[in-house]
Amino acid sequence: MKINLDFNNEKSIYIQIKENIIKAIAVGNLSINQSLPSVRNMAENIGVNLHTVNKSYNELKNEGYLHIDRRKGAVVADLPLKDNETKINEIKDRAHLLISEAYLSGMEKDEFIKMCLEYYDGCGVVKNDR
Amino acid sequence: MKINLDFNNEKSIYIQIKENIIKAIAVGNLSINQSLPSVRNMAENIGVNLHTVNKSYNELKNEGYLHIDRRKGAVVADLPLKDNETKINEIKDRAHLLISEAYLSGMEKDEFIKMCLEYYDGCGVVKNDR
Amino acid sequence: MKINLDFNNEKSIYIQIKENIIKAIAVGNLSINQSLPSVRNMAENIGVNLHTVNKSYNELKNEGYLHIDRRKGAVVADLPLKDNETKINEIKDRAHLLISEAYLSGMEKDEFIKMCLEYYDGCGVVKNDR
Amino acid sequence: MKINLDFNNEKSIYIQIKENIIKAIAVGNLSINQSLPSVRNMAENIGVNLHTVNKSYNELKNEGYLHIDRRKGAVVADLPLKDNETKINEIKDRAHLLISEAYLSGMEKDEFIKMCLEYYDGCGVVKNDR
DNA sequence: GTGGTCTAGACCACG
DNA sequence: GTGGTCTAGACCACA
Repeated sequence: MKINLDFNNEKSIYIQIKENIIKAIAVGNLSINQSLPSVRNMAENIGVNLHTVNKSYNELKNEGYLHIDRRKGAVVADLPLKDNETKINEIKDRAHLLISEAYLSGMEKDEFIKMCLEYYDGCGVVKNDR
Repeated sequence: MKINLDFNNEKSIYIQIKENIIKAIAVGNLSINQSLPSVRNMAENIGVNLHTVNKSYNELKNEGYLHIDRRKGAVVADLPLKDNETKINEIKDRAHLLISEAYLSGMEKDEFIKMCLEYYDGCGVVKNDR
Repeated sequence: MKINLDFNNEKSIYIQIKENIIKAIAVGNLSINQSLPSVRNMAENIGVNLHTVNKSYNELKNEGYLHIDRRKGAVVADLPLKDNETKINEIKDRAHLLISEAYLSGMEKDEFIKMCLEYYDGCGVVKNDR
Repeated sequence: MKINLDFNNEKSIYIQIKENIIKAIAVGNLSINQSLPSVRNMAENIGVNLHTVNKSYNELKNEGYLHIDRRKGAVVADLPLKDNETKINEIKDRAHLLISEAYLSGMEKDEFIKMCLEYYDGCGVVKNDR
């Protein structure tokens, strides 16, 4: 479980942790029901406060990506997420904005779509055999 | 120039204004060299503090979407933006995260691509004939 | 004696066990003086630590739902409980909160009362003929 | 905005604050769009840490009872809550348990229903004319 | 040893 | 002045 943090980034640390974990789940580096490191453990490894990691885990739990199993700590939840109409709407909004910016930055449609296909094809491919 | 604001949204107001303007430029509701409303005017119309609008315009200027014309105030800059390697990288990062979330939310690849194509095709089509 | 557990629930496991037992007594699935499974037995059956079940039984004993019979182990106590003014007050408090939430969730009074009547009518009806 | 806290209660403080606020909204002591005291203000008044109040507000926000309006701070949300199927199910579960306990405590059905009716009739009656 | 709670103090972004 | 973030250290409930 490798977390890339940039302390100079304007993004808050707990958000960066969340995003790392979401990507790791999507790509398959973290598989369903796999335990994540304990908050203390991860906090020590990446050099941040325990509460910061805790906040990340908590939000991921609220958003349905993780469960807190009282025996195993934080584990990856069953996916795909359910009851996600609002989530889909949020994704559409973000896509709209993202594409507006890409267009205005001179990124061609084909180039954008190609990028998306690559990211999509990268999802779920890692065989995790720990 | 219609701005949709949600004061209950966790997004800050100046960000919402920025995003509205970026989308409007992309779709063609605001065209190159067109003047935006004055800070004071826009602030009054949408019911926010003058400094808030000012902050939006400023950041848009710094990001190359607007520039300040002494006679016409804030105007839409020439586009597409140049020298934007960092911008493209930022877009890729955001696309990566967005697609991870879409995948984990059960959105199919085809559906996602279809949505992207629609947004892309919506860019630049409005004939602004003020 | 069927126990429904959800290890992902934020409710602690021993609380879930307690609540299962209380409901079973109320509905009549467990009748007065009936023995419960031994701590060891129940722990094995439901896949939790022995101390966890022990804690549940202990609290149920302290609250008057169970008592310990040297020959039969934990047995369901005589009911209804007496000397329970504080218990009644606790129930009123919880009802107050519950109804506040139901009201704010748009649940109509009639609907709520109907639900209560059904649960009440379900109490004590099971003929336990083990 | 009066908050009753019991520091000796096993209930955590932030939960007690939440419950006080929910009851106040239901009864009408807090009306829709009314601002709540700032976290610092309330924290000082009731003698707890700022973060404790913050946690209460945050959870109430996540559960839909409050919005954070960036101009007015925390305000009471439009009610009743929407998308609340899971909420209703949770309420039913809690009602089931509560009624089991009431039954086993010797509370008669009529008495319980009468109590519920009183609480329900108390909802929404306070005219807040600040 | 796990996450959850509470306190405390500091800084920041926002409006 | 508002809430949001981060750090830090302590205690507790749970399993």
